[in-house]
Amino acid sequence: MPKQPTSSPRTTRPASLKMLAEHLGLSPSTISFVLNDAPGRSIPESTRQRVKAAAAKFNYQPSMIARTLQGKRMQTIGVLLPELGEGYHSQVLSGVGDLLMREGFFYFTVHHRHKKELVSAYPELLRSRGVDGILAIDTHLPEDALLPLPTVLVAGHTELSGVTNVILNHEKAAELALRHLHQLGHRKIAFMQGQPFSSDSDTRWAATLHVARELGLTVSDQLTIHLEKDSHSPEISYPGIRHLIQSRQHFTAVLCFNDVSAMGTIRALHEAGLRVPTDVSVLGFDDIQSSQYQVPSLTTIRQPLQKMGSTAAQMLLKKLADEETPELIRVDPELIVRESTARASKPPKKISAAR
Amino acid sequence: MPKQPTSSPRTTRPASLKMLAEHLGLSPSTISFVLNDAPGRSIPESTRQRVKAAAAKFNYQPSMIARTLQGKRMQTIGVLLPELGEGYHSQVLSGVGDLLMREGFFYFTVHHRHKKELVSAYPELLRSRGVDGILAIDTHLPEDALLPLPTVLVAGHTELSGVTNVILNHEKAAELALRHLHQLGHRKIAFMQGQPFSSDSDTRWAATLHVARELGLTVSDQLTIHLEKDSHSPEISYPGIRHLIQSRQHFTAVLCFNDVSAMGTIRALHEAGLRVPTDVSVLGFDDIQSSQYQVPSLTTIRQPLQKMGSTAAQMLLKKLADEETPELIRVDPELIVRESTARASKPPKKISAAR
DNA sequence: CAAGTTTAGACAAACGTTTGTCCATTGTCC
DNA sequence: GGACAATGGACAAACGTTTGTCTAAACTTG
Repeated sequence: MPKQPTSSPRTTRPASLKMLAEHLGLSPSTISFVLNDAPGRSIPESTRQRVKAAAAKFNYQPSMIARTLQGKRMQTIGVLLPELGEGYHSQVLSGVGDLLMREGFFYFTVHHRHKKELVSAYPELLRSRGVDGILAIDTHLPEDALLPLPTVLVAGHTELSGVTNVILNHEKAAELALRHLHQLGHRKIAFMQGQPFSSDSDTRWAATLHVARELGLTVSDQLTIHLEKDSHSPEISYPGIRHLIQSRQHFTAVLCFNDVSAMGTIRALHEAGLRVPTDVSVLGFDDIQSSQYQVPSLTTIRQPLQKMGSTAAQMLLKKLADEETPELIRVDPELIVRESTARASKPPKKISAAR
Repeated sequence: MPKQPTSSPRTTRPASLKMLAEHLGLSPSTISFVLNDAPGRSIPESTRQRVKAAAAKFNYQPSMIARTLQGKRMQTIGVLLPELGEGYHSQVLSGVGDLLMREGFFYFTVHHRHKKELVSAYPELLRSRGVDGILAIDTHLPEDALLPLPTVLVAGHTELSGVTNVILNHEKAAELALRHLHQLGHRKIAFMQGQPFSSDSDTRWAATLHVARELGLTVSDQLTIHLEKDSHSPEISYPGIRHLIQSRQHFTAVLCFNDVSAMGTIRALHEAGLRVPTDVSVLGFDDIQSSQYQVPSLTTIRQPLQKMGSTAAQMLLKKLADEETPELIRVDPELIVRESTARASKPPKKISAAR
């Protein structure tokens, strides 16, 4: 076969119904009926074949644009999320994207860094681009948001009527985490409170306090680290832990806000000469991919992030198909025990005699 | 103010030019001229104000769909990449997305898992959705690809005329890596060859062989690990390294294909009782976010992934503006020295006496 | 004040579809 | 062989824009 001379972008217009019609001596409407297998029209098999052959020959792709203008669906979703890059959002997005593509949907990814103006402006902008529905991950939509389209939330902050929200069962997560540490004999536990803009922070903190009370564990202010930085790198927890160590507070375990902050925690402990888990146990949250390959590997509360993403996407597609969807879907976490937690060291204050 | 009763998706149609026109007693074209500040039409300030006020009042958003059909640009890019989730692609995507959104562009993310049919089908599908240009990350486009739109590649495999390719200077990367290990006295180095479908694998391997020869280092088959699994978790390198250890081959350093595989490597060494870097040095590649928080933190060759992404996006926007763009942009790597590499242990074979 | 010019805007075509309505031709039935 | 139905397909409107052409009124100028 002859070699393509070049691959520069094509200059000729792509095939349209009208072109095919002209070429075949038919009308555009007939072509449309054949290609869409529209019911209620009688078209002989011979013509159908001719049309299909021509469509294939000219590599015809119907313009979704024109089709959408006509009132049809674009088969496209807009995904709102705070940030690109690694971590929580990427995992959820990955579940969303997998499902959507599998179902023949395309999607826009739109990040807003928690900026209010952007969060409220994007839904309309997406609609103007023909999006059929909106899926928002960890995004703070205002209570009175007037959403232009069917919407589903993952870890949504607010309850909006008619909007499905997929969230983790935080109560159970807190219970798994604290019961594990409690059973290992930990009583002096350092806690970490998520950033205020992160949707899970409040619910999780409330659940933690609740479960701690039930188990008779004290949550002391001195042992609580407040994450603030809007970052997805382990550096978010690093300064907090360093500060804690320098303040000479005694603790035998750290309950981290997520796996990434657990890495920063382990790093900070390591640099201070404290060993994990011998001296201090560290419990992560999320179970991101690299957790099991850390040294020590991370004990963590697994949050089925991809699953949450794909569930949310499924719900959105259901909504588009006008099927009934629940307003709340709660998914269960799971305790994954690895190396970073161990029995609390018996003597409260002996550290550097082990070697 | 009265509370919004509900936030269920709206049922009324969004405002259109025609609606505004009717409301104001003007024609749609006049509204269009005012809103687009089209030159060459005389429209009195009073009318302009009326129109703008009405547009604001009805929260008018022009339909990109209709506009695109008319022949205008959609301000939308299609991004092709092998996989969602963490790692290389996410980092590049993050750079791409940041720049595009900043410039007022939206983008589709489309993943293909290196499947040929998908790679060749997606460009047309994206075009049919009104995309203005295509940005492909680590994607194997066939040499004779007939691209429907302006295209830019990051780590593209093939040279396509008229297509800009943003790639790492692999020669320099190999030199930084091997010279570092060589200077630390390493002579028995284990190598890792990337998966065949990964675009960087071949070029990097060639560069590695070349530089190794220049430095007088031998690249032995027995000490070469071939990555195969299509995964972005540290598990890709884990079995290879285990196998290497079991084979009792002697080596003092491992040059990993990326940071993720370096984590798997360290984990495997750790489980075999080998200490990093005391017994074996490990060198990563990429410098992903978590590298500096590993224990030990990773010495690595930094690849400016986000920058590569944003550069590629910039080039694509230039192409869309009909500006001149180079066919090749080479970006320089950087050696980041941390804890995972150290001077080669002098005695070739003494390991377990340290404790 | 007639002729010409500017102003303010309407009108219509086009983009590529979908879909409701309509019209020939052919075939069927009594 | 005439009435009627089925077949095969054309025609046109509509979706929401943009943009080239046209026109009525108002203003200028000599």
